[in-house]
Amino acid sequence: MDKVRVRFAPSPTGYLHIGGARTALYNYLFARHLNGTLVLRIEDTDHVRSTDESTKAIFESLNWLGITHDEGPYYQSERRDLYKQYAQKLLDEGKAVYQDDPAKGRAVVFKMPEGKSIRMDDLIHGVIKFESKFVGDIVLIKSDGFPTYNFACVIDDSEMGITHVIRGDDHISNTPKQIALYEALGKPVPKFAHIPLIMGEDGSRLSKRHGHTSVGEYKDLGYLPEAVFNFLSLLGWSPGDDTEIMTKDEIIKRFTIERVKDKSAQFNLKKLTWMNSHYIKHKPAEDLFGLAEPYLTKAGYDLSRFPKEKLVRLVDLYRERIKVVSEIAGITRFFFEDAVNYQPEAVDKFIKTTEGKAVLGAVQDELAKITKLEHEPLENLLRSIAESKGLKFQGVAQPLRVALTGSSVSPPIFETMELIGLEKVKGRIKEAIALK
RNA sequence: GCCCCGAUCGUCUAGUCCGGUCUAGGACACAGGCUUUUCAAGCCUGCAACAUGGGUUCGAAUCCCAUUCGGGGUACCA
Repeated sequence: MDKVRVRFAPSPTGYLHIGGARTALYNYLFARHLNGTLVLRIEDTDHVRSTDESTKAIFESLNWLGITHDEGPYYQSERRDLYKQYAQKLLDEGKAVYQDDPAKGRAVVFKMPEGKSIRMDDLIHGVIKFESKFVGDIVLIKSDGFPTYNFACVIDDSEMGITHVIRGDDHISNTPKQIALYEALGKPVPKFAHIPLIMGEDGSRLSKRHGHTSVGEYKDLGYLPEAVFNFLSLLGWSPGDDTEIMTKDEIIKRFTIERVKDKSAQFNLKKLTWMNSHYIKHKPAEDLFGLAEPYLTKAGYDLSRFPKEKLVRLVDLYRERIKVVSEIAGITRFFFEDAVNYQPEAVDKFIKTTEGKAVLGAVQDELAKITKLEHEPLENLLRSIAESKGLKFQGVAQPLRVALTGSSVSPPIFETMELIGLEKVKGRIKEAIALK
């Protein structure tokens, strides 16, 4: 079998949409699995809606996801002569005619042959038949001189030697038009695979009102590219067994177009988020810190005050507690800011009680005797305080936690103390005891 | 309206092509429990589906038809 050639052909009229990303992904997976070629083509024939900014954003998102192409990008706006040549050919052969519109001007229109049955054997849907009488004539060149989507698409796919057209379901009804064009041009017809659309969580078409719909938004929120890649690959495809967490290579290895579902899938943010938390848990500490750093900086924290080692340790402690990386900023506030942000409910419950103050007083006294925070001695110390007061360990841990972080929720208390440092720990306990 | 696609737990799906092994499996979510130094994480358990009606067949989630319900298209947008 000759090498397969596929293409991803977005129109630059907005950011890379989740649906578009999945189309790109499936083309990518198909090409890589079969050692073929992925061509990137920008379909900017709508010169009113296309923008360079969108093109750039699409490249960035593709790059972030790790979807790399082998050829291109080609721009349809730079290939107008080519489309005109082919339009002329059809005109000369009497298969197309000029059509004048008093308002818009002169266009070139392909006359759909009558009484024909057009058949396509879709790789995902099987055989689909269309009657030419329902298809209608096709505008080839608009009066602004630009080709229409259907025409440019056929010329390019043909010229670029595309063997498999993998695209969204919404193009099924374009396909008979394109097949008619291939035939009129005497060009071989590629194979088609129409993948179902991604729907919003309420079952309707994915749109802005469903929340985040662009790949860039997920990046900004702190989703990892490998999570989005993995999640998207499973939206409409499965390897056939129960495997869900897979590396890029594993997905490439197992991906076949035949296993793509012919049913539209609903986007499921909670599952993506779960998958993201999985990848966060397994990220090497240094890498995770690298991902967290921008959010920390953006929150206004002065990272230069701390040794990098300590920062890496901090982020590492929180990896099991965050589902998206952006959450790291809010949750580590106690570490970066000198003033503790005491949560009133936590203070009422654990510090303002007589028991709470007594515990903190005892901890304060004991801490005054030591010069270094080490897990084991520290644990013995706190446990003995609990014992002497007839409390469970958490009777000590919770007041202390609130005193140090302002919240009743934090990573394990010993690690938290080590992170904050002995001097600050003492200061905060003193401050907490003084709380009225 | 017309043309086209689709239909398994709330959601993503396995199973459908090659009917019996499916009293329908997994995952997310949800509920309960265990663990525990809080919250998470982790582990265990539970809840929960073959859209409906007709066929074909000894036997249908699997094949056929209809209905219903979703979705797409119907542009000199892509």
